[in-house]
Amino acid sequence: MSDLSFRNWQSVQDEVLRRINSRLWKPGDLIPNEAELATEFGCARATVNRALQNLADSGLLDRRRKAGTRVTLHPIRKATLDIPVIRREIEGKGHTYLYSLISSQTVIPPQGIIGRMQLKPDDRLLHLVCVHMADGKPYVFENRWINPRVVPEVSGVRFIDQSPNEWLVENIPFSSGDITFSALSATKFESGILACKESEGLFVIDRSTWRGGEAITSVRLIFAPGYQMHTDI
Amino acid sequence: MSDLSFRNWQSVQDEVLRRINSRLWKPGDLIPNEAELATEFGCARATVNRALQNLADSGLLDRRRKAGTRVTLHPIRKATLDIPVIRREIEGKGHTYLYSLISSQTVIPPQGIIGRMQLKPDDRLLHLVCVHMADGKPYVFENRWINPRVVPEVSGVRFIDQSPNEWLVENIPFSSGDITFSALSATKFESGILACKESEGLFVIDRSTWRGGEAITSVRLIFAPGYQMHTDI
DNA sequence: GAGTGGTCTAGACCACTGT
DNA sequence: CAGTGGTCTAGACCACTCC
Repeated sequence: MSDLSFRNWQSVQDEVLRRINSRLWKPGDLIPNEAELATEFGCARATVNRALQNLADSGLLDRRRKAGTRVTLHPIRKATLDIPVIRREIEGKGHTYLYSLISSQTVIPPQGIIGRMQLKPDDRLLHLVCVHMADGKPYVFENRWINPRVVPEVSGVRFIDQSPNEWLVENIPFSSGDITFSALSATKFESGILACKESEGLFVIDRSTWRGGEAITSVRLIFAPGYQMHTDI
Repeated sequence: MSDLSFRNWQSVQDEVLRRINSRLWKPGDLIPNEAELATEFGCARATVNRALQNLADSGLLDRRRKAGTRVTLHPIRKATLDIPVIRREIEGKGHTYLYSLISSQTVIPPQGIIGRMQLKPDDRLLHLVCVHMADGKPYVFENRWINPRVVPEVSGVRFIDQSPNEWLVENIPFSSGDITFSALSATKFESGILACKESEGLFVIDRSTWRGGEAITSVRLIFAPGYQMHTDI
């Protein structure tokens, strides 16, 4: 059946993919174990392992010790999004980047932020409001909260020349975070800042980042009309 | 310096992460090569390789043969999104799923679709318009184009009981695809279908999938107000 | 208890690329 | 050309989990 042509993990992966896509191995089917495949393909078990593990990571195979490897019944496709610094995103598109700080103050945050960042009731946060512009036109509105108790370094920064987005990425490592994507209708306030019509549909990213058990920062990014986030799968 | 405690690739990765986050190794720095780290950690080079490769995949390290491994200067965080079948997404939230086909016809598609799917000028596509509902309320509007030349199986399907979304995922494997996320303002048409106010901001996903060099299908999903897409990083 | 995947090892060769 | 990461191998042991 097979010749000696499966000498590396990529070709093994391609062959397994071929068998899945051709429905030789159907969704739900148990496939041969690693040792058998290694024999069939004429390579080491570790090579087969690498290929199958990669396919399991992308959601096409389900693997469990003792139970073996099965073709995923209802595959959940995974897309990977790049989350660049806003300045680099804009410059990467060939536009001129400009940043403008609108306001900066230390205040007791609203309930929504307290909940999302799991703050103590009397925590005061640095609240920054600013706009990133591409070729002079508003690109995204950044509404950010930073916890100075967790990030004391922030007290020495003015955020005049550098946006909080960029400063945080370059200076404050984080251990985990969560992102929510949604859409909203521009209020009068947002339409003013982003130079768009009131009630226009806008793309929104809410993101919080954590270090250990404490929230570092939480931000809402509201993008100007026409913004698109793209990826390949 | 180090004891014998780095016996597996995860602990090696943790230690490397610690050195990056503590700024012992700063962005741009060249770190020791695999052989040196293996000696220091008291493990095999393959174990170090696995750890560093994983970190490079998540964008924290830059690795090049001969040039060595550096801490990424401007890390691009990557988020992984799960893209489930709509029915499962709704049922997974504990809602009752309902699907309704609005129209189905084979027509010459508009220019935008011809371009996006790189069709021949006289290709006719199956055009399906339908709505997915959660607990009886509109959840997402599916506007789909399928190329019957690439997917002849589609001719036997009525899409009365099963949505094109679900049928395609379960029956038509694809080799690649692209996704675009954006926001738009509801037109009168969309506000009618999704039972929302006209001009309300709506979350939109455009997705095309390909097999070999040919486009299988292209779809625009317009979600009802309030929809959120969430992930952890 | 036994079968499966998960991982580690020591060694080897190769592929790429900076100098 | 030489140094680095990328990968393969054969063998081993372990961890999990189904029966």
